[in-house]
Amino acid sequence: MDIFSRDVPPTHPGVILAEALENMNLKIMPAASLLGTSRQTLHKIIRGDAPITPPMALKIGTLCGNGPNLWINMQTNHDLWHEARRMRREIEGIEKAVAGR
Amino acid sequence: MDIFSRDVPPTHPGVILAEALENMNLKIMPAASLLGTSRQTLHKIIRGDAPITPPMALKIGTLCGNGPNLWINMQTNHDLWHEARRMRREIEGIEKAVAGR
DNA sequence: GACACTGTCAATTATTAGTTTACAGTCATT
DNA sequence: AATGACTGTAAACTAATAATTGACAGTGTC
Repeated sequence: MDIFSRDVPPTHPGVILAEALENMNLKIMPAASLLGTSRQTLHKIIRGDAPITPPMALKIGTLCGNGPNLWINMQTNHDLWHEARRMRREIEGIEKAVAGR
Repeated sequence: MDIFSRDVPPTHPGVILAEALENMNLKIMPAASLLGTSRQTLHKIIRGDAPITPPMALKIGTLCGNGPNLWINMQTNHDLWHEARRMRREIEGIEKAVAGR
């Protein structure tokens, strides 16, 4: 059962990030300045209103000490799940076209 | 040894995609129309001059029958490697700031 | 009451994914 | 040798969006 057949979207990375910062006793503002970004941008990420981009994944992965892949993967799973919904019909179209190639 | 300490960039997804299409006996033009994109965009992806975005990963993953993750992961590894280069000093700065805290 | 931080919004800028149009080239078949 | 299908590449454009900055109303605490 892959993530795309789930009804429920994968937890977005912001929730996990909030946890991680909590565990490091880091508030948003000092965390943002460590990351070299604005507190607003960091806040949006935590809210799930901004994506974790490659540069952000590298910074957050360094700050939290677990590397960028964890963060970028959470983001892409999130993106793919939502995109798969939006593109459902289009994807079905490709499936059919491939079947009868 | 993670991919970021390598001197050599990870193979870009376009090369693999070209192989995959070859194995399916699909030329660029018919492949593009199956994917619902322009032949130029597909060509850029194969050349490595355009990224595999989430929508593209879903389409290509459906066409090739192996799902989107393979393709999106190749893309993010590629992106992260190059981004890590560009951000080397910035990342080192975060490392130091985290160490002394 | 001052101070540090939070939540949120609006305006702006810079970047970029993808389309379309265009042109020169390859390769096969008739 | 001409036609037709596909390739490689480039420029111009549009639409979307990542990230910044400035602003303002909060909360909590020393």
